[in-house]
Amino acid sequence: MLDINIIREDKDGVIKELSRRGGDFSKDIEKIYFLDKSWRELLKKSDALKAERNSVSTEIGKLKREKKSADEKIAAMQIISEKIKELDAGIREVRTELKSALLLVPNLIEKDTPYENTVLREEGEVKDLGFPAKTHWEIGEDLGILDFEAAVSLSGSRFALLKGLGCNLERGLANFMLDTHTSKHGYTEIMPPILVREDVMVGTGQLPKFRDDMYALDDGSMFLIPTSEVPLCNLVREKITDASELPLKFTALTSCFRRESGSYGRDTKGLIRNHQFNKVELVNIASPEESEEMHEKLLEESEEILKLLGLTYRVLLLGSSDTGFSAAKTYDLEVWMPGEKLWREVSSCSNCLDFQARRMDARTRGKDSSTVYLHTLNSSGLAVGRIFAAVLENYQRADGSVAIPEVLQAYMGDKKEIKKNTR
RNA sequence: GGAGAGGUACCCAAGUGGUUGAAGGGGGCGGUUUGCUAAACCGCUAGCAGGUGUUAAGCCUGGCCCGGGUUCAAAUCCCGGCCUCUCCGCCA
Repeated sequence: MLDINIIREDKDGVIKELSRRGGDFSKDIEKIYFLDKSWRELLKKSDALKAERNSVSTEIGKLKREKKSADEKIAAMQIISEKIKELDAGIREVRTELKSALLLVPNLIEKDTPYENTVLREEGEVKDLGFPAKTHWEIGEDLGILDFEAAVSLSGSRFALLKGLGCNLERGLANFMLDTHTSKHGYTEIMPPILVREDVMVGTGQLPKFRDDMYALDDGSMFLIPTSEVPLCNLVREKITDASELPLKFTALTSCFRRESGSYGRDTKGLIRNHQFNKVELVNIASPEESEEMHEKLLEESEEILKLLGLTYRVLLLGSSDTGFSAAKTYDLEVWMPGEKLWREVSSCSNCLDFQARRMDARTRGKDSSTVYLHTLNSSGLAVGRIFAAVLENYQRADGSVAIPEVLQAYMGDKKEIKKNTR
């Protein structure tokens, strides 16, 4: 949520900044500006009347105690109270409208971000495997560790079913990531609920705007998380976090659920775009002063996993047109897929500044002990299913078997490879 | 799922619709005393949000879980929601 004050002070500037996202927000901002103005006008009137009512009511109390008549004052206050009631009804209405309008406005993009995505650097090399490379779904099905047909029969398209060593690989990857983050990067592991309340989804920005992308319970009371960023960030909601506890670094492995409503026909095969997938997430809760530096560190921490797995990847700075709703600045990590012959996003590393914190009412105390909103950052560390796919495609061999990356071997009973019909 | 009880400040807790502008403890902080510690005594300890001021002082409004309502006036009465606890039932 944007600070209403910057809209009050410079609404045209805000409209201009938001247009960098590639949409026109002028109507929304003008509406917010207008609603805020009328809200303040109504509030001023109501507050003045309440001040009067408060003082006269104490007088009435005094008169009553002295057994004197207060009828005249009571009659006068009846009229004032009626007026207050009307004003307050209007105030509530305007306030509600203002709030819901504000919740639909995305974050401002960091200054100097270009419109289009920029490749910052490439790590590792895109090399030829020396034989016709297969896609991960071909490899996985041939090895008997992926069974999409079975998944379809259970749940329909965009679901995966892992079997045998496939499960071990998925678990191994996740454990390797978690262990690295907890022991090397100082993260606290969390196992959060993956079913959360509406308010929590509003807090991190998934709602109200992206309801169509979320799975909800039948009665609408709860939502399946699309990422554990949701519960992890919301751990600091509605409280003032002591500055001595900062920065907070949380990691979690959870299943994530996405309806993928707008992506018919895209990436219909394999593990890339499924309704349910596993992801190790990294969330940092920082003071405003340290968030920029932490963002760079967070990127490194995510990259570390790719490096240790020996995967070729590149780092993108997302352009203003591609940066997500809540983020001010985002780096993407894309891994090379020799089978698909393209780069696949496996991590998105964002600094949301105080955007989510305002929605969550998550604060800390600044140096002068006044309250300030926290900064929230999140990064995938990493998307397990997509890394599963990347490992298959990058470590495949001409005979159809797949070598197990060295760092994973300890997580897979010291096996060195996945062959057909091995358990 | 059924039946109850309850949500008041950092914690415990009182609270008859109008000096509650929230009692009283505990804890914390400061002080007196003291060689030091303890004890005792004294003092402070509602934070926060919003509006309005020149990002001042000040003033005003709202805050007793949240949201409505009744009333001249609500922590107190009524309705709804959320949460916690107890008992019963069911259950990995």
